[in-house]
Amino acid sequence: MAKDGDGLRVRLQRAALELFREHGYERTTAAQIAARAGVTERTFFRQFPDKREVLFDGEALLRTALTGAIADAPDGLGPLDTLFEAFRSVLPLLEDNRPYALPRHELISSTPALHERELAKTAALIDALAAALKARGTADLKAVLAAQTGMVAFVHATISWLDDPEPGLSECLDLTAYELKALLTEAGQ
Amino acid sequence: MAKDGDGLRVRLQRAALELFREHGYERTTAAQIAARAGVTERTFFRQFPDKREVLFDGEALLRTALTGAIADAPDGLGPLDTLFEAFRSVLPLLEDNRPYALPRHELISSTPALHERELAKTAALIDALAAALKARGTADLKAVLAAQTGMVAFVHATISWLDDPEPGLSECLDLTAYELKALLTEAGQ
DNA sequence: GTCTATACTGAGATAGAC
DNA sequence: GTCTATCTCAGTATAGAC
Repeated sequence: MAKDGDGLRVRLQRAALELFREHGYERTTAAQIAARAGVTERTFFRQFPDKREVLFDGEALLRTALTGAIADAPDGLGPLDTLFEAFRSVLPLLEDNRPYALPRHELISSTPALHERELAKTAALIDALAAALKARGTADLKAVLAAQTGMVAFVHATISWLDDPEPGLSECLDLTAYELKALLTEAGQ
Repeated sequence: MAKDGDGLRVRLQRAALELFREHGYERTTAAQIAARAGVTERTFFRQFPDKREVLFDGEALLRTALTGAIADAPDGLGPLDTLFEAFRSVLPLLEDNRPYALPRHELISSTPALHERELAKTAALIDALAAALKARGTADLKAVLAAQTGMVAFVHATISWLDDPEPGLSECLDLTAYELKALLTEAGQ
């Protein structure tokens, strides 16, 4: 009955974001999302394993871009420098996406169930970054700590920029990186 | 029909951990947990808002201990030093708890739904630590980054020690803190 | 404590692409 | 014909309302 299967996932994502913002996440049923996209509830659950997942399709793209950038980074860079190179390479992508990312972020921040899922996605991304660093020869412990620490900075910078885009995303990342470094050098162990 | 309401939460926690390990989290129903603890399903959901929460009662205790230790830390310490003081103050508590924490950790690690909830609890704890640092006069950005970075080290050290307790928890924390510092100084941005 | 809504799952029928 | 995607229908479990 429905259109094709290709744009279906995107239609479901947009319908979901609209409805969640109109009526709230919990007051929106999967059947309502499916109906707005022109399919049945069962089809929704074949596209997405659960209701939360409909808002987190973009993570795979970001992961691919970041791990690719890490693999392609020049030799001789330390793990944190490698990471920040990768982060910078995806900034244009994020900047273009702001009109969608901002309402999405507001919704997620104010919905515990979605916030929880976002933390899980970030953790999975950290694992992928650590693996990409290890593939470059970084030692295990160092790779994991670098991925976690770098991601802290990247996420914080992105949120700052979503709240107030005026400084620019690149500058937000610089500032956060600077503060992070100052934290561990000034007040050292 | 069951005993009183005081030991009830603990009985439900133990019953849940047992059943989850016997049959898996998803194949265990709330009714089964309640039955093993001698109460009805309805009583289970009055004690815990959802099925996952039954395994995360300890977080409140840890948060209280850590925020208290931060508030009581001597003046003049930097934010990261303050945090590590607080972490060290709760190590004996964790060490005593290892017989319960180890099977619990194994279960959570292998169960996505529980892993997700644990990440949310950790994030909430980080927020509390950052607030406690701010109450001591630490600037907002610095407090947040310190809480996140310190927690990375604390969690990583704890997991290392659960995997292999031989070095001792305190030494795991030292090692992780050292590696973290080395990461930002040697290869610094 | 009872009742209900809703998230999710499984199996079989159908329809279209190739 | 196979293969894949959807629909339909029936069912369980969580969680909230009453």
